Amino acid sequence: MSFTKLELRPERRASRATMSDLARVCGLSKMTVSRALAGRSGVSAVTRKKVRAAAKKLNYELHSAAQNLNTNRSGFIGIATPWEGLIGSNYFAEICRGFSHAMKGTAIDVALFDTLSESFNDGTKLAKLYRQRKVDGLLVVAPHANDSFLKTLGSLHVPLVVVGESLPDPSTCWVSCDNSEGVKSVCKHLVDLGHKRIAFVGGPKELTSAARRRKAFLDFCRQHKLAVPPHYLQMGDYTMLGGRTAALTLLKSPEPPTAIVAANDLMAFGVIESARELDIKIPNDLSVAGFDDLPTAAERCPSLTTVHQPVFEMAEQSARILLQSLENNEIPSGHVKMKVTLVIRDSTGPCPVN
Amino acid sequence: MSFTKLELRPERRASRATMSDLARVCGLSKMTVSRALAGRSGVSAVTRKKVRAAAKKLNYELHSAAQNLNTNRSGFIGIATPWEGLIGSNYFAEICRGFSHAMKGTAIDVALFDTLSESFNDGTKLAKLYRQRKVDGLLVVAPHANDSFLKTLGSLHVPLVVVGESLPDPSTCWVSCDNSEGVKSVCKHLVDLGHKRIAFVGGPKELTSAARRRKAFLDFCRQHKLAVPPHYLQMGDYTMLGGRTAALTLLKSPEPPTAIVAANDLMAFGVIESARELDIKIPNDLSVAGFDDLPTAAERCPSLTTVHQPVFEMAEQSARILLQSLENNEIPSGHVKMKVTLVIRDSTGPCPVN
DNA sequence: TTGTAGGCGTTATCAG
DNA sequence: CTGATAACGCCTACAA
Repeated sequence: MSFTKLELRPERRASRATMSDLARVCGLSKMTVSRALAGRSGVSAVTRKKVRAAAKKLNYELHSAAQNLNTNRSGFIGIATPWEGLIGSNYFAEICRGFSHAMKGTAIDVALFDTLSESFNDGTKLAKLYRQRKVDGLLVVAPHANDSFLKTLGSLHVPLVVVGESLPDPSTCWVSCDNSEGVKSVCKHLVDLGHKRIAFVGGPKELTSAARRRKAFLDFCRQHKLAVPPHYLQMGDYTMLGGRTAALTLLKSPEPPTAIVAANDLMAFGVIESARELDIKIPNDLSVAGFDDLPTAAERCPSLTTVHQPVFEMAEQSARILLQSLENNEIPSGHVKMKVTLVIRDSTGPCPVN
Repeated sequence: MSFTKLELRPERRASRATMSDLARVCGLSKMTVSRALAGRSGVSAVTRKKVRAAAKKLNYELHSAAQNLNTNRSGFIGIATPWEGLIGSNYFAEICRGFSHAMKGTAIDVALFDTLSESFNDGTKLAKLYRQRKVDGLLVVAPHANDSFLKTLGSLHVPLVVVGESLPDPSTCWVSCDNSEGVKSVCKHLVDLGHKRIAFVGGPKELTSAARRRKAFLDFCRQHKLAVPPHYLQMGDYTMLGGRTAALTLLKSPEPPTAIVAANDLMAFGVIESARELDIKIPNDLSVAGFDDLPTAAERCPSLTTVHQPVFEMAEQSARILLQSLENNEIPSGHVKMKVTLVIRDSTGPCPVN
């Protein structure tokens, strides 16, 4: 129930051609014009051509609000995400690309919402957007674990897909990658290289994916009987600086690790920076691995061993699910977990013998 | 004249409460309900309270399409930008933040469009969005110099602000930073440090800002009688890899520069990487400067001397201009050029004497 | 302070 | 294949 706070002087009568104008000019009824322009069947080729020509001549454009009122659709799908931390990221970019790639040819556009904006606090904003018909459906990207709206997602009856990790509300539809498997495959790789002292730089608590990756690391170590002294479990914030700080602590500790796994690539870059500062050679003295496979991971020097996450495909998949729910007027449900792949590059190597 | 290609089964009757329902429940007319909810004057406190309570109880939400049809506004402002290269960037993130900061309290939401998508080719998409009333106004961010739609912007009669450099169409409203002054201040700084052999790594041709920065560099050199051998003018693509490649060429050339100015920070980072590979010390052997002042520019090691560009403020300013045009039903015009500031950090130092 | 009538521009329905 | 009529849900204008 939020209404316009800013009063904009309404420009009530648009000075544009309407369908009635077209109809008059063509000597047809509005209905025939509508059908012709929408490309429906049941209009003679001649009529259609006439209408199209007139539309071009009058510079006619459909008034979407009028159409929306009738069809009860807005033509927008919303992408909601915590702007802080995400909106400038490669992850977000890939989401947009994948999403709009799947939307190509649908006349559906993208609206953008910040889950961290105040209006999201009450957890009803998503439903409101939908009930107001500002959007026909929603993609929620990488929500924070403590976002209050998550718990109520299932009860909103909104066409909605979450990209990220599993959620408190089991009926919610979500698409994720296998974070757990990803971390374990890196660890396995390091163990195969002979490493026994492996440290982990985790991501921010509020991100569900970060929690999952951290848990996977601990599970792996327990399973493989690797000791994890408390300081081998650093907390980062998914930024380079965070990785650098964490690594500094690790590398200066009495028993430094021979390998560091960062919960994302950005932090892995930070780890590499701090190794440089301390004149520790990678991968000779220290192995470093990340998670995400950013475009720069391959370009850096040394190139980064990491886990590739198919973000583009995840977004595409989400879009398809959303589209299908719209077509069938149903609320999507179920999980999709996409495969990740370990990409071995130059930042990891055999455990140094010392 | 593009119409829905994908046919979505319309769900014509929304099963939601309408204003009439509210009116009936309250024993009032639709008008009174409308007034009460919109917060207009001329409604008794009791009535208003009653209406609000009923709205909450019925879970009522305004149908935006109906409202839009009346007011002839969509409630969306579009941000159009080349997704490739921009959407994952810090620049874009700052634009969004600044923009939505200025929009706070206005009930206006953001729609996102890709200027590189095929539909933009014909140069009429912007106008179409507006004429269809999908958006009330547009922010065009960092358009490509060769974008065909730029030439026609002035004639579109669309509330539109461009963030970027000057444009072919002089009547267009645009907001930029003083790219020229920025580059010159870096160069001045380097000259003051004794540098005479300064090279430049330029940005991609298609970006108007890149062209402006490059020109400023050349102007400065001419003015200060600095020699610019052809290879001192490298072409980059605003990525780290581009900077690295360009720097490799420069540093391995017979007469390498003592200072390198990159047209953006990302490329400056690449320059630093390649210096590292060649074991060239910064700033002792080589000074490096960038442009943008990315958050990481301060955190890196060495921290980067660069030009701070007030992107957030530019976006805020654009938003204000756009808002005002909407309020006054007019097309914005004029330029705003924001100040930039040189930020001196550790990557630049005195010219080595050799 | 509240109500009535009518229209915004499009599409569904049903008839011709 | 085409047309008349009636929505869609809200808001403006004017009247009470």
